[in-house]
Amino acid sequence: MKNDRLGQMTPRPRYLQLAEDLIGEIRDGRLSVGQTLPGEFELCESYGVSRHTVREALRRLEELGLITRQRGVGTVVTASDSRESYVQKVRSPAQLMQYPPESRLMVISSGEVVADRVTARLLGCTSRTRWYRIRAIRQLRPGGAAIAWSDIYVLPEYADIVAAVGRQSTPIYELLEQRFDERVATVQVDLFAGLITADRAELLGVAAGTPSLSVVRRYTGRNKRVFEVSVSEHPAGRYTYSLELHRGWSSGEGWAAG
Amino acid sequence: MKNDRLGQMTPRPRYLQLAEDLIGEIRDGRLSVGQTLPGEFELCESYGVSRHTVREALRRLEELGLITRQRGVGTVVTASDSRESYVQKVRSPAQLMQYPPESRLMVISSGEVVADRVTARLLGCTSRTRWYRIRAIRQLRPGGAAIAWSDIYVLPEYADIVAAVGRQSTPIYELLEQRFDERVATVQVDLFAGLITADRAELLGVAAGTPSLSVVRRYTGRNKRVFEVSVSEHPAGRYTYSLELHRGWSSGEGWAAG
DNA sequence: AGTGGTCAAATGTACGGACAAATGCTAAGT
DNA sequence: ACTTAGCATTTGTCCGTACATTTGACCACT
Repeated sequence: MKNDRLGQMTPRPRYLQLAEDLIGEIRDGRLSVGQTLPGEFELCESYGVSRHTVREALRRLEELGLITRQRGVGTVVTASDSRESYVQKVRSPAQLMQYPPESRLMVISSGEVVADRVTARLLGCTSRTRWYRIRAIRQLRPGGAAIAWSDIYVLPEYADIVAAVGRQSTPIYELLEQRFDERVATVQVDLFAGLITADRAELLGVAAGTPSLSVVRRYTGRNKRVFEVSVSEHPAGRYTYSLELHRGWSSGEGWAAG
Repeated sequence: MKNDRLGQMTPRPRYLQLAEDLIGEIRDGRLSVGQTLPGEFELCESYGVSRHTVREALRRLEELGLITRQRGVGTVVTASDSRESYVQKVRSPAQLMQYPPESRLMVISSGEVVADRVTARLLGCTSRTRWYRIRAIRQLRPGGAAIAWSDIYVLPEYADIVAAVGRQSTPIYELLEQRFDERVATVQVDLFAGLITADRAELLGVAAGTPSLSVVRRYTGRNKRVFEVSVSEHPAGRYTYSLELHRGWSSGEGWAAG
């Protein structure tokens, strides 16, 4: 199984291809949980890449929580990722603010709206506030199952940002930071139970009334003005938000993510 | 090897020393938010290390959310640490519990169980593992509406803990730490969508099939052994899990969860 | 004045090599 | 039988080099 499909044709970095290959093997069960992976040098040989590339790929799998590595022992599979559901792991402070990386947004519609009472309550703003709303679905692969319906509200003066959405996997708040000189000061993340309404069910490919995980992220700028709020609905079974906290042992007290 | 600034004596890896150096400079304000860091090659020169080491250090800062890097542009400071204030504010996972202090657990039943395949998957253990399970509901006031159904799994040898549950509002993991000399090393919190099954609906006072927020907390001890897992179901509308993160500027710096 | 091309600078990817440190096993020694 | 020393294996750290890709700025040309 030498896998020559790490060809040159794609512009995709080799370490990413290798990582996806390995993830696929774990998902398919060719590499099962508890099993020890081939050593790094062995992987170099069988995939025809340098050790640097192998280690970069393994680092990725480690960040995803799929493997653990131990010096002198080896690399062991610790979790299997199921194909249709996505687990967002938060293991470092930087990941707390983000949407799932390497997933793509597909814009469905966009336009200016005025917040009614229900929406205002959801967004944490006053009624009749004007927002520019971008409706979109988020999927892991183009054409794959959607893992979320997202309504992204940004200030009306930032409406132009919609042109850049979906083209890259860059988070919206980062685009706003770059293009409009915003600076994220605080992020508030709320998670609660909800359900998929009929108008969204079809695009998500689930039955209306399916339970969902609602995630609201509010991004506040330096002047304490909320400049972006995203409301995401994740159908049951397709998404898990996973937070991992470690007790700092060197500093004694305290907890930290990552 | 020149290596003047980063001493050679310490067994600490150089990239970590460099990372801590840079974190210190950011915290002290010698590198302020918005400022562009010296290029990688420049850092190589001034610290007398290879580019690989520099990049390894920068990667660490990136994971902490302190910097963002962009090809063709450079590395920009996006936050002034950090860990100090973060660990200061999240002194215990009590904040992660997020239950009002006055809420109480009411034990419904308890006994030893053997994990079947579904349960094992949920708890993150192997099949046929033995657990002592405490079923309970959590309510804000005695006789008030329940905000959660909780299945709390502890190691069989800790079964006695059930006597103390519900008498105080102390979290279970804290009771275990006190009575059985456990020490929580890491906590993993998973959140996903679920629904209330018929057998639980009545006690919770909602209709069967009501959407719910499922929260699984896994407490791992020093020896990497999971000694408690709690599975909670929160009916829609009664509970919101909220995280707030601050990105330090001049006041209220650091990251905080709360 | 605008447009487009070129170039330098910066990070990203990828190759190579070498040694260090941790682990588990085996064999020698008591 | 037990302990200890040594060895092979595996991941971690670190160095060097080269080229790719992206970006922004400068400059020549229309």
